[in-house]
Amino acid sequence: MVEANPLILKLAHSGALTREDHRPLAELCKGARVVEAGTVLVRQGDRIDGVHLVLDGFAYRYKVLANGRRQIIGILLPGDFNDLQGSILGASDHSTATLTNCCVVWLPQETVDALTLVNNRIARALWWATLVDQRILRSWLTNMGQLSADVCLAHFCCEHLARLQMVGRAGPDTCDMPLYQEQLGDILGISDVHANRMVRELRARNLLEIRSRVLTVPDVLKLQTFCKFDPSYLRSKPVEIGPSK
Amino acid sequence: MVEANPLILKLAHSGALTREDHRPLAELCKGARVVEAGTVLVRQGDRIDGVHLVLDGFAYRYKVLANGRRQIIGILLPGDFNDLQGSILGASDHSTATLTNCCVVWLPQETVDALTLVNNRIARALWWATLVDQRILRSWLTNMGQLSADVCLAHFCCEHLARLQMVGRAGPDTCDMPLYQEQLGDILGISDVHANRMVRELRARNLLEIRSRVLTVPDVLKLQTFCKFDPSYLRSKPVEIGPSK
DNA sequence: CGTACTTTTGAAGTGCCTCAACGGTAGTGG
DNA sequence: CCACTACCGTTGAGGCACTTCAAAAGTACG
Repeated sequence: MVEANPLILKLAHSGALTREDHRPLAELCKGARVVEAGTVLVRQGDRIDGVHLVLDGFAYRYKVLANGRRQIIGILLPGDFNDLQGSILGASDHSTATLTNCCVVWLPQETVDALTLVNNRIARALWWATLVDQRILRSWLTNMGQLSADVCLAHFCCEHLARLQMVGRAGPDTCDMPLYQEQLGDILGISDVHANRMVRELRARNLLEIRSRVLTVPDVLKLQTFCKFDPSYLRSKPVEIGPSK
Repeated sequence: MVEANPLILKLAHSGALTREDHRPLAELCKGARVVEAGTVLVRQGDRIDGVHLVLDGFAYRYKVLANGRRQIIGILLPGDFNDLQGSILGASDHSTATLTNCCVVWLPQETVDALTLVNNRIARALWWATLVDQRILRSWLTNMGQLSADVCLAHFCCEHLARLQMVGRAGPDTCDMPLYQEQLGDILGISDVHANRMVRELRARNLLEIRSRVLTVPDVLKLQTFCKFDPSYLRSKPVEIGPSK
């Protein structure tokens, strides 16, 4: 049977873990609770003294500006931490909420500190996860600044599919994507109306299909070519291909 | 005499350091070399096995896309690391180059690891610096996605001034800002022509002045109000005001 | 079979882009 | 001391991507 724990599946991609590290990581996931869709886990300005870890379902992070506009700054998939080490900064600069029903663990800072202190490989793997998050953010910024909305949307879909594949939660050309078009717009920095037009455009070009919260890609290579998607930024080594078996 | 080492000045804001940590940090800065303006320190795709630390001057990080377009993803000021712990990921996803003549230290990964291993406060301060970098990135993404170009430019100027003040390299209402308008455009995700119009607009409104690589703000509070700038995201505690004394 | 929500469509407006030229300024060499 | 050069900033005009407002059509659920 394959490993089902998304955290272990994800961190395995860091190349930093050995088999004996699996047990302490699995221990971390013990106190999971179920959270309903639409629950706000962390509110902008909240004091932070621990970290949320998503084990199942989808969540997202967003900032709300003074003018009421909202920017989504990240999607949390199974295996993702909300804001690792965020407690150092005292208060959160953004909110986090669930998109679907989620299975979430809350870890007090001391638990994380204790684990990383005694296990350097896990500490390294967590740094790796933080760096990948940073890369995703830099990629979002670059795409938003330099690409047209259709390419940007295609790129997001490629990334979303690839990330889910890394934790064994996606087929070769399909995955869950529980985002309304308004939320897609808040990711790409465009209006919901325009997001709709871009989704429809990519659908008409037979590049992808988003229907009832599921993304389907008829030809993954064709979509990747269209938006020049290069999955290497999600992985440790640039060339190493082949996610979960 | 005030502390002149920008690294120490910066990390002092983390609240994690004691006076005895100053010495090992000062030691880090020993092997500095002078680098000419326009030098590429790290190239997209380069293997990473250490980190650059800027002690004087300005540098920037950027990504170049397949279509030739460029997005600037960060400005390095004195006291800033290029990509802390980046060696975990093997290769860089972006390039780094100097804007001005710079004083730069290159630290092999082992040096950083050795220091953080024996000094938890410094390890914590470095995490803090990484988290602040993340916040800046999230702020850029949010602003680019949700604000008009003029407000976005004003916000960048506020941030730039505030960051320089934190390392004692700026007056109360003026600082160096060695960016051409084309580069300002690459930061904000707009064309150089439009960047010019925005600079001129803010100048006409008497909100700021950018001339011969120097930013001057006639009324800092007025500019901050205009773009709803809240410096708390650059600091550890939300309310704590008053940078270096 | 109504209610609430999401997606789709239309139409008019605007922010930003591209192309292209002109102006300012500082450095360089005759 | 004055061209000349190179580079950056400024300006204008036309076009397109994206926005806003508003309404209709589809979908899920009780």
